Amino acid sequence: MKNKVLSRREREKLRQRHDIIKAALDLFSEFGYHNVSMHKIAKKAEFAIGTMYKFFPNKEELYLEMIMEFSEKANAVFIEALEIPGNEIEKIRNYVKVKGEVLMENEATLKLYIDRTHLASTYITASFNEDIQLLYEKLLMKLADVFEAGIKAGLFKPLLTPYYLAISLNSIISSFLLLWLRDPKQHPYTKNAATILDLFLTSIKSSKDENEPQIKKLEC
Amino acid sequence: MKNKVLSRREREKLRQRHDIIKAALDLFSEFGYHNVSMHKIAKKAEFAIGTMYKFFPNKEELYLEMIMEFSEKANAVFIEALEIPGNEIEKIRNYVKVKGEVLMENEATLKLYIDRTHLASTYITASFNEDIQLLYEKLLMKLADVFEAGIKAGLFKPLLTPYYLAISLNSIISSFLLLWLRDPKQHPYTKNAATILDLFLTSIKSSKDENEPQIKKLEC
Amino acid sequence: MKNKVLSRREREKLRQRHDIIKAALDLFSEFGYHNVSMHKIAKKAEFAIGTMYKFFPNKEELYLEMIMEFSEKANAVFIEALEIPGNEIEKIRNYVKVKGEVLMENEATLKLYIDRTHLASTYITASFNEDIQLLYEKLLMKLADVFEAGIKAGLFKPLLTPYYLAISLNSIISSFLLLWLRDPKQHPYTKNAATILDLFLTSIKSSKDENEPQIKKLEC
Amino acid sequence: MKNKVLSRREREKLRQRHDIIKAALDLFSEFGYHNVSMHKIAKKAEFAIGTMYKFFPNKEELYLEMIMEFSEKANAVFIEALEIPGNEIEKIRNYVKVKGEVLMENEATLKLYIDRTHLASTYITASFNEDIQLLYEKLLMKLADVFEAGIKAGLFKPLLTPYYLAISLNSIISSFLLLWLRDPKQHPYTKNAATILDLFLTSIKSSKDENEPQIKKLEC
DNA sequence: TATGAATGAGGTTTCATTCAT
DNA sequence: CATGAATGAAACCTCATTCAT
Repeated sequence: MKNKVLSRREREKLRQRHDIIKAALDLFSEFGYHNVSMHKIAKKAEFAIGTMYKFFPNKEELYLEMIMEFSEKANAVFIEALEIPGNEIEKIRNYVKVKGEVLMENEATLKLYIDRTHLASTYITASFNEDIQLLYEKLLMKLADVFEAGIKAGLFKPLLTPYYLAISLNSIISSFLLLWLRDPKQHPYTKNAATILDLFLTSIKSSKDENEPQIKKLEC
Repeated sequence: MKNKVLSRREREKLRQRHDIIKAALDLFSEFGYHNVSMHKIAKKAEFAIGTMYKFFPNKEELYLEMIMEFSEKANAVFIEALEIPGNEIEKIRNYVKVKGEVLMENEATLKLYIDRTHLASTYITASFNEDIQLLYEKLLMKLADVFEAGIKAGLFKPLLTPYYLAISLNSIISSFLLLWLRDPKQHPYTKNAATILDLFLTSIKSSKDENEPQIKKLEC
Repeated sequence: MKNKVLSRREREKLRQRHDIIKAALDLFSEFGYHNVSMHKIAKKAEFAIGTMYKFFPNKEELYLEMIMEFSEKANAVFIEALEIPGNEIEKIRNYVKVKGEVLMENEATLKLYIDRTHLASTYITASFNEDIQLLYEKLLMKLADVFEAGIKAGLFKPLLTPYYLAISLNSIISSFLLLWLRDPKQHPYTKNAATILDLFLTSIKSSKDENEPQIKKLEC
Repeated sequence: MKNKVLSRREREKLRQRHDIIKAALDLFSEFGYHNVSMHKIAKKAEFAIGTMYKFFPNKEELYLEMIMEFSEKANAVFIEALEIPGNEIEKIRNYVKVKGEVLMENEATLKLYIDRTHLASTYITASFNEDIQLLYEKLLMKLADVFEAGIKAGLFKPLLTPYYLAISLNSIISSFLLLWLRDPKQHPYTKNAATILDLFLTSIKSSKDENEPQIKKLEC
């Protein structure tokens, strides 16, 4: 019974923790690390400032854990997207689709995600950057594995190391997500991603699939 | 003679201004805008704090002018790289080569360049972001022009709009420059860039060039 | 009970606010607005600098509220002094007496009061000067009302508009308060004020009171 | 001949010195001591900043000398006004008239004059305040002398010490000059001064002049 | 335990003054 | 001599963090 009480408390605590992280995410992604004070986060999360420090030892740690939390969650989803049954082409297609879905769902997350991916964020201690880098690396590895499997299966030509293929794909995805973020109407990610993916896959597809559906001509 | 005196003063002033910008570039790129105080820049540039404000009205303006200065310089060089005589394939090859040369030459510049390119920096007023964005857009347009010319000349297949081709190429270049920055030995840009460029060009090259030199197999 | 707790906090807060204003009053009146730093006020009030800004958003506002607080308080007392039962001569006598009592009680207040009265202080935004001017004007009006009533009652001769009588009386009071401030022994306000008031009243008293007690000859 | 050259130089220097003081007067009276930088004065006077310090050792001294210069000039004029031939009543009348003429001529001077008269200017070292006070005292003495002579001549009743009469007269003049400064149309100094002076003089005039022109009734 | 008042280091910026040219 | 570039002390204010209640 005591266990249950504790469990409820713990759940409550976790919920509060999450509320803080949510508030921090919104504010940090909109204004940047240094333009958001702990007081503002506290206000948005509807906690007293002292309470914030019960959950996180300092601002940097809050930022770190916020990044980590959503990175881990997103990573899990992206990796999952690569594990659907089917061949490697289908996996890659799904990955690109899911990545767009998840990140377009929440612009705040997207901004932070791209920031995190491309830039050694200069706000924060190097050691943290390693952690975050490691997490991203894990995803890259998984993606590289899929490319490698595709190559082994004869689906893709070994034009590039699998790792570089992963890097390239991700960088292109990020660019087009950024374009979408700046002007969603003029640069619809879903449609563009399909086209670019087709191009990307075509360019590395091995010739035995030559009878695959041709790349659609662009309309705009 | 008086002209000469004035000219010397002006040159001296320009040199000092450049010294400040250089110090700012190094520090900002290493620690980020908000982790660098004007005092630190002053110390690094070996000026008194008051002198800083003779050259730049405030910190934001210093940052802005620093970004602008190197962006304009880099942009000019990159655009020039696209204007060498030769066909579009040669132009693109030269662009990728020059971009690497210029940016690898100065890591600080590289970090800031990628930051600037990918991210609407939250430090700075929106109006400034527009200026900087415009500058980048100009480069993209120029690059897109080359792709378009290439398509018209029958060198490239119209798989993607020229603008999207430009975006894609740039995003891949940035990614591989970042890789190089993190571990220059394991990810030599010059070599990788050549490979990736080959892949990129091959994938969009029109079939009449099919007898072009085959893509070299990767060694690692 | 909860009400009581809140009330205590509020009272504490008000006391602190007053302590700050008291420190500011002493320092501003002695050294002038620009020769007193927020740090000095903080030190004198025995608060940390940050605490100052919890109570007042900035230095100007602290100055403004300080002026306003004591102006309102003093004004209320002065107006009250004009509302004692009795005829207009008695009211004026009381006003001069009370004004001296209140202002001599605190030299700091006196300095600032005279400054405020005579001088559009160049430190502070025009809009504030208007507020402070309005407050002073209110007192002048009240004083003028008393003169007017005295004229209607046949006590005073309508030699000057009531408003100008008010101005004149106040300016003389200020002058003699200043004299007292510079050398209290040589220029005792209480005694001088009585004499001057007699002179002032005599000169405007209507003739039907001619049998009033003669003005005492000066002794010094 | 050399004497002549020097003399011209000296005259030139004096003119420049005066130009600086003029610029300082305009700026200080409009914005206040601490809101005017040496650079601004230098710009207005069209001198280099270094040149300013050839004329005045520091900002405070410049302020001091500025006050002194115009105080001495004004004082001389006011004292002169008291030395016209005629009886004491005529002298006082002339004094009030001239004071208005001189000070209304230049609002900047007026502001500074009243500031200086009423307030121990808190900007500046005490020793300076003494100097300036002494100068003012000299004028007061002269004015008191006139009152004393008037009393001795049987023109005025010895209701107040001559010194206090001087103080009172000056304070009233200042008040009405201030009123004029705030709203010249509603409070025309020349007209008001005449009325008030009449009142003032009547109240202290000895009875043997009872057949003097009656005080004009106020119109407004 | 949660609170939020209090803290003070440290940031940006101004400006009186100096001194090499 | 006049100049004005350079100086740096010191001002105002913010905000991460602590701790008594």
